[in-house]
Amino acid sequence: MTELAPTYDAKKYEAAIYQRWLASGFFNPDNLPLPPEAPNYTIVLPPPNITDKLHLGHAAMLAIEDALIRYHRAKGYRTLWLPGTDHAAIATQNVVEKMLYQQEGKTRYDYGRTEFLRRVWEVVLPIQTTILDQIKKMGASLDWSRLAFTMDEPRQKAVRHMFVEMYKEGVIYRGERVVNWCPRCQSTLADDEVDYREQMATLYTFKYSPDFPIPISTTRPETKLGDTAVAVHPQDERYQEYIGKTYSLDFCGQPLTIKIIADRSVDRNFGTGAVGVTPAHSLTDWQLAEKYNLPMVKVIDTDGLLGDNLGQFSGLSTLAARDLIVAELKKRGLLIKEETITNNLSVCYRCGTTIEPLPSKQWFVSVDKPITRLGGRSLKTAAYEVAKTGQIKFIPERFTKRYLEWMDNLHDWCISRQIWFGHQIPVWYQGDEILVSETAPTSPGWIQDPDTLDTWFSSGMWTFSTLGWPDNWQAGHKLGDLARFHPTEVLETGYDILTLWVSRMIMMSLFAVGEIPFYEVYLHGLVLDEHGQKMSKSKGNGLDPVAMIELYGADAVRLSLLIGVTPGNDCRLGTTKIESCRNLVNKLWNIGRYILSIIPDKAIFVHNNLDLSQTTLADRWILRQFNDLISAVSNYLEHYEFSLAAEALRDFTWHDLADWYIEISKIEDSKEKCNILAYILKHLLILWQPFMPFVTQVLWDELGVEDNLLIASWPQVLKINPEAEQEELDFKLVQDLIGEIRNIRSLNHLQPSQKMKMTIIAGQWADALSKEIKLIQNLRTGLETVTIIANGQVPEGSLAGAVGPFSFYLEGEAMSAVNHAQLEHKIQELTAAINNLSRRLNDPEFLSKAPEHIIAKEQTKLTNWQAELEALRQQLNS
RNA sequence: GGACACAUAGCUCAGUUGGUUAGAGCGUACGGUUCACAUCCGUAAGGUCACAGGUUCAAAUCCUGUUGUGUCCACCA
Repeated sequence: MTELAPTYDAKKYEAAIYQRWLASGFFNPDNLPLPPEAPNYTIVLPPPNITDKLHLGHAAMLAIEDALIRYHRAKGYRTLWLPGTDHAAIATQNVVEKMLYQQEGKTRYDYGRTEFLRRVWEVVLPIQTTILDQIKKMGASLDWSRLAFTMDEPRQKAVRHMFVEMYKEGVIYRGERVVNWCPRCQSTLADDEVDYREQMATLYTFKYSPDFPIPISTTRPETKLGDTAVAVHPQDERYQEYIGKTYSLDFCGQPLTIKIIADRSVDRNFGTGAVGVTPAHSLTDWQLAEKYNLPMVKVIDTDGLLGDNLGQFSGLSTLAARDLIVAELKKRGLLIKEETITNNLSVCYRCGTTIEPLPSKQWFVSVDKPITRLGGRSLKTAAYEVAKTGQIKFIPERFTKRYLEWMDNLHDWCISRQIWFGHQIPVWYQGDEILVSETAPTSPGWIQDPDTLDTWFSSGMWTFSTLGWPDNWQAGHKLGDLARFHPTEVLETGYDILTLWVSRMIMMSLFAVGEIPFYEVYLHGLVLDEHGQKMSKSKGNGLDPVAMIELYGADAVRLSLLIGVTPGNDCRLGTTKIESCRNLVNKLWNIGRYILSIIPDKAIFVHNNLDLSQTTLADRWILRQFNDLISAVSNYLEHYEFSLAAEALRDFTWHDLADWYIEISKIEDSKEKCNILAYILKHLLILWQPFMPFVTQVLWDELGVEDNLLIASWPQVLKINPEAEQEELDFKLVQDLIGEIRNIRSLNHLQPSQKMKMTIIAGQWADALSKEIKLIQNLRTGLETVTIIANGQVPEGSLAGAVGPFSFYLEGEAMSAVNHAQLEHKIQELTAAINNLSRRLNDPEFLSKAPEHIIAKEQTKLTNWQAELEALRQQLNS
């Protein structure tokens, strides 16, 4: 009847299925057949950088988001998942510069701005195409009609508009400040783009000159050429007499003017307790200088070299100048002490070059300026409040604290970068005149600011720039897509960019549209290799998601990134895990194949009428299990517990359904069973779809149902048998009984041909159990006859056993002795457990304080255990 | 220096608000199996839940401290 192969071949189906999904149009919320009042559900895809093809971290992101999207689509939401990519300004420029230098030995200055940018696009556009293709291979149900790019025309417009708006509000300003400067990238870096490397350094203690009273300590003597003050603690008795005095002195041949100031920030116990203040080359010193109105002397230039007018030091590198100064100090007898300490060296997070703090004219976003449209609050306070008050929730919750702490310490954000690839700042100069405008001035003579914007400036606008802002924002009102889909439901991203990206999105959304960009932030961890190492190209331990998809199928790759993973925690992934997920996919495949092969009439999939008048214990059991599954999976998905959802699905599918119910159906063959199997298969496919969309779609196509699986409704809990919520006999007991018989057969190495006769003493359950004789006899138990009696004695010397409240004994040929050691072990364990439990049940405090249902439960448990122990003892004696 | 997380079976990890004899996958051992699936089925072994206290009738779970591992933030002149 069906042509399905014994093993699922993902490659054979995936590409064609994706094309059909695209053709259906259901990735686009506008095409979903929904009533107008249907609620919206939006996720914007965190745009991957176009520097490189996707890695497994991206694959994890896609698996999680697509699971959310497909679940909500099935739930009847007007679901939008909006795709895009990020130009990743500095990262991209570095990658391309490096590549060009390796291939052609030229720097960007050799090409010039226009030609260099042309080269960047030449490199990057094919990568972008690859990325989009990879996303499709994962099966992501993104609305491609709304595809965006952080540097496409609409986003360029949005960025310029934002800049101008912020400038008009006075939030963006230009100012001179000490910034983190990378001499290699020739650009500023934001505070959080600076990495720290621990290193051993020499701390030099010396005096500037013989006539200067206070020795100071530093690891960077060369910057001392720019000192304009020495700071001490106000209460430091050693230096009281000098505070406020100014000295003119000669420092290694260079003139310095040093004022002695007092500030509480100085640590009395470090070094000599006195700090040489270098306003131009240290951020903290610069802040001191602002506070005490100190002059600033610049001694290091943008290439990291010592500047002019510094005599013998001019033009030297910082390291060479340091050596020379130390030599000079030694010569003059001013060097007091050299000691080795560990300290942190600031380096560029992109290229690892040592950062030079330099004063420079840059553009900033003020985080402290009160903003009228935010009710007088600053970006910082507004963005702080929305998290503090719970308007935005972080999952896991602990990240709220990290966010709040970061916000609390936030300084003005330097947004100008001295690189070429990116959004050029929309500011033009003509002499002293300055023009901030969305469009270039038409009159001649204006020169545009050569700098570009920090990449997070454009990605910070991602939730609303992708929904048509600023066109969809008129007179303080949202229109079109912006009105329909903003705020988005959830931002799903890696915890590593919580501060870099998430915080900026919140600030920019509050500024632009006066509302939060999303209600929830779900943060996933990193994907590590099998040994817990970060995957990286240089280590060669990275797994390529597309290669994995080709080997095991997209469904398996997706599952492996969801199972065993908890929010905010890193996870390890190796091929064995993907393989086991592939096996699960194949299991579902075969379940589908089998059920399809035994269904006499596929009409059941369409009309869906279940006749439940003639159900057996097993039927009701599996339907209840399935009901529980529906509730559990829904509940887990609502709470972002993907792993638990997938595990619940796996346990039901593999164990309850395949290992038990399908096997039962082979014995208790009936029309009801076919119908129940059909019902479960159909709805199970819907439940699995968020996790493994491809294989479920292939099987769905075999059902002969007209509706598309993409929009098939999430299953409802089925009413099974209202008058009997509680079964007389728990089916679990039947399963345990069968398991025990199998165990005995296995221990005795019995061949299937060796039949046994079994008698079960079932007490009050004798009648109910009698109905299940056929199952007990035939479910791979190898029993010739099964007799069930209510009361009786286990005959002396027979092979006996017990399960829960049942005792049983077996007779048969070729029965060898049972495993005594194992039995004794079991008896010992059970005895200990019984002793513990009876002690508790005799404890008056437990009886008076524990809730009644717990006590009752414990009591039944004790009775059952005691019966089981008795049976085990008889078995041992036989 | 500040903060956060983690420590549970050989390995990778679950364990929801305290309440069955602490679970799963992989691995291991034993047994089975051609009629949906060897990408299969059954059974078993294996854990002082890092350590020490405390709260409670009851702690892997809550509190305090200790040790170890990892991450983030700040940054030392």
